Amino acid sequence: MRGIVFLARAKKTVAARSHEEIRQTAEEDILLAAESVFARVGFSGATMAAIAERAGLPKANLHYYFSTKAALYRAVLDHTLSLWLAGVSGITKATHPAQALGDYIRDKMRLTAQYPDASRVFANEMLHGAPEISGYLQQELKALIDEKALVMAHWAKQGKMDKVDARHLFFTIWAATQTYADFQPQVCAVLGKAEMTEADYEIAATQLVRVLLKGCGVVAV
Amino acid sequence: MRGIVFLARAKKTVAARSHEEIRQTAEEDILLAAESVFARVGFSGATMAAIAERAGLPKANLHYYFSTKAALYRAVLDHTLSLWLAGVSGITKATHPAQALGDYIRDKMRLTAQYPDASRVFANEMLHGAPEISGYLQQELKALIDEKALVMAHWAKQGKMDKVDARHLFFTIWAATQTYADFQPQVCAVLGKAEMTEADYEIAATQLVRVLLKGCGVVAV
DNA sequence: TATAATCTTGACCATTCAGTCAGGTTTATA
DNA sequence: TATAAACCTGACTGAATGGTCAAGATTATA
Repeated sequence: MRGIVFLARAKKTVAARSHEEIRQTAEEDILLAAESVFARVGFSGATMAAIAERAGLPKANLHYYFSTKAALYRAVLDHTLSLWLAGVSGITKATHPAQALGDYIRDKMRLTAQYPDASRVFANEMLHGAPEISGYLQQELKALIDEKALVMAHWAKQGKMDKVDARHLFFTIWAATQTYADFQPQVCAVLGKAEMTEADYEIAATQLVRVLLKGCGVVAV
Repeated sequence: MRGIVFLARAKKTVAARSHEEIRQTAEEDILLAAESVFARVGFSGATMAAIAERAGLPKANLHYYFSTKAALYRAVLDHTLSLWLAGVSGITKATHPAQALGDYIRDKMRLTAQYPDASRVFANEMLHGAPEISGYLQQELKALIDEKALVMAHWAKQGKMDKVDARHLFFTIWAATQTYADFQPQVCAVLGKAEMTEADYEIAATQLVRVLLKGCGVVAV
């Protein structure tokens, strides 16, 4: 078994991969495997052996690229954070809230559907008190939301939507979208399905946009 | 240190507690400590030693009352499930949706504020694929929500609210309320507070009720 | 081609942890 | 009061696991 893996690896090596290529693909493989494992069982539940097996590498090789389990976890978390920040750029005074908020909610739902494991890793980190990213939350995220709150206040003053607390609205949007990844077993059970389909995500997104926009008194475009 | 604990316990014993009382308080102490620890670090991250310390008992005593860590976890989970089912009883055809849904959302928010650790234990279980409670989700919970979906369809037919998919509405309500416990670090960071106060929960609940009822086209009572 | 740098990996170690157990203490029962 | 039942706990054990290391293989460099 291992022999076959070795042969496959050796063959690839015939293609003369440079050190840079080797490093890049190895790190990517490991990060992908780690994200999947951390998402499913959390930091403590994850074992380097399990991640190694999923990545198709010997355990010692993981430690070559990531000195400790904590370092590997931190690297995985960084990926989820970069996803997390994306998407708010469309929320500006110049845009109409129906467009901006609708797009934002749909985008969050798309991310959830596309990267459920990233969502779960993030959720795990939150549940455990967010020790690794409290700085990020208090700095970057808070600043970002404070800024978007001004935009919404502006929209409200223009009569384009009700006066709502933007921060709590964001909490609701984040929670309502990510729940489809984080609480997938519950969602699937209640829907009576083995797994969510594209169509299910579409239904969920459409209703969420409709309810939240109407609920915030956003006038149709 | 341990000696002092022992003396305190010995003094209590002078009050001649019956076996039943002993068992009851011991189990309660252990369950409370376990809930707190499981909530913070998840199943794998929790150690029997940590739970024992929090409960003020020697580790071996935990194993006297709960044979295994898994059994203890299961017992904690049962508590959170009982909390989870409560609250939907007010959602009936006879009630007006403004009252019924408003009360339900407020009640969910109250539970979140009052039992954040229960919420976190539940969230952890979901994230890990809900191996222990998939049966419960597919049976009891699904049946319950299917039933409430009929009530909402009835309300819609009567023109008391829009036609919305009740299941996704429940997902949103659950997510939007529990996020204040499960994602507390994020909430607190964005709000710029060390912790949520009563008033904060009140603001959150009020806005959520307002937005969701309006968003579902629920006419005011 | 020779040397250095990087990558790979099986074998190993120290630590942690769930669970056990024997022997003791307290409460119940006859 | 004597015996049984339930409760308590320090000390121990086997298994799992994060991390190390030395020796070998591959790629880069002079």
